[in-house]
Amino acid sequence: MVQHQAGTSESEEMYLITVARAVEDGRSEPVSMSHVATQLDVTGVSVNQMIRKLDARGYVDYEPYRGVSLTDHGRAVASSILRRRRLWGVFLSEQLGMTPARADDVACDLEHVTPDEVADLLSEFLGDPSTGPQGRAIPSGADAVSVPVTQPLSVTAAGTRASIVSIDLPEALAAFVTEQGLDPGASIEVLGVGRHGDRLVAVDGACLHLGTDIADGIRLEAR
Amino acid sequence: MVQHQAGTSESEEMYLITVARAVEDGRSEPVSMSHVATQLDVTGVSVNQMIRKLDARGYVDYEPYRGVSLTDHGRAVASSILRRRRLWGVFLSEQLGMTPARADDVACDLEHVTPDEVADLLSEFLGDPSTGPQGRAIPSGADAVSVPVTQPLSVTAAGTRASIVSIDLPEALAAFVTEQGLDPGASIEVLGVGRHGDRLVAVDGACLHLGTDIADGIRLEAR
DNA sequence: GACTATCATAAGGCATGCCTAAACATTGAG
DNA sequence: CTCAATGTTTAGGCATGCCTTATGATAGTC
Repeated sequence: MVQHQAGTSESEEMYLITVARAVEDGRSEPVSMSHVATQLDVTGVSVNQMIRKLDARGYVDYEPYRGVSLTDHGRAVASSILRRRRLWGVFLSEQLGMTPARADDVACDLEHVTPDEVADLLSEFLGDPSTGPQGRAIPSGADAVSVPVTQPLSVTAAGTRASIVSIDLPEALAAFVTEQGLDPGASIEVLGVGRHGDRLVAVDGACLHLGTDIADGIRLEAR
Repeated sequence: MVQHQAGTSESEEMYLITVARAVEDGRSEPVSMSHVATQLDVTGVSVNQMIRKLDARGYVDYEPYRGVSLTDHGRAVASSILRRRRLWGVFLSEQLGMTPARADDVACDLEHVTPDEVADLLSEFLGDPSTGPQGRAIPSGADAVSVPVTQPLSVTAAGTRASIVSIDLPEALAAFVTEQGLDPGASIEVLGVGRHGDRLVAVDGACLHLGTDIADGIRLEAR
């Protein structure tokens, strides 16, 4: 299978929208892992693996024994996917005459291979509907798209050039990091990835070696 | 990723339509492996692996050093996929206003997750167009669907005489089955049906007793 | 007929995404 | 506070689909 668009696989997307829909349905956040497992018909272990991955990538916050909630970033991605699903749902049911339930089934596959560009055209074609065939709201294109992609330094590949978005570290570490010239807004380049997940980065001319604990607390936005 | 519909994965479908398109484009059959490799941007080794798998399943005929050609079965599957692609192409370009080339790109993803049911409704919605946005013919639903009727051995009645169309089994089982003379194309007769759904079959003179697991993976075409 | 370029195949690897089994941690009910 | 139910993790496995490396087979040219 081929990656969709620089980020989320079909499976990952399914996990994200499962959490988003649980919240839509009024479940309290964080959403329990077992609920996700039930919805996706996979085991708890699988959910755990995937959610931890999504947490590392900044799409969700995972609190062991409590559950998952979406980050702003994850919410934006989920909205974007649900928008595509519901737009297809409207098209399939209203224009092609399928039942809402069947339309939703098919839309669930189409959503993962629909670029935003197509979603926008489709929305216009359908007269910018505000609800899907089953009554759920269709997120607007603006909501869905407008969140910059960020990721913790700890998951970046060597060669990445990015800007620091935020630094979230305990006092002692934060002070050190600040002193080294790492501040929100600063530009960095990831020179290398060590065997323990440690990162060698370049910051305005200087070179720093950061352990995983620090790398975890620094979020980047691609440039 | 989940299987599409009782048979072909997205990758397999891409290989099939690559062969079908090569023939459409006037290449002589069998189509060379290197051409497929070029089109799909994969290595020759990968093509070899996949084509041999498709051969074993009865979708293509593979002649070493000569190339691949589609069987009737494979051609029907390819037509069905190309039909879906081109119908989406027409929708995306004519109704949504995308360029034909871009529409084809997107359609190439949509085609793999579009049930025939949707293709039929879409065709009707579009006024049953006969050519895609780039001038290629849209196979008719009838062509595409007229895959010969096949059924798994596991549902046949005693007395049935049929040909094996495909064998889709885990490595270990497949090896056994092949060794017993069961290959796509072979003729068999179902001599008896056991109480657990097991089948007693005759294959060129010999007699075999197959459990339900194996019988499930063997598809037959009536003769 | 020998040779070279292309093709075939075997073997081993990697990533994704799922699984089971088994050991362990936490929570909340009583 | 104890304990059962639930959740977490680690470890090992499997299938798909792709890769590289390396060896063997073939075809068509000279």
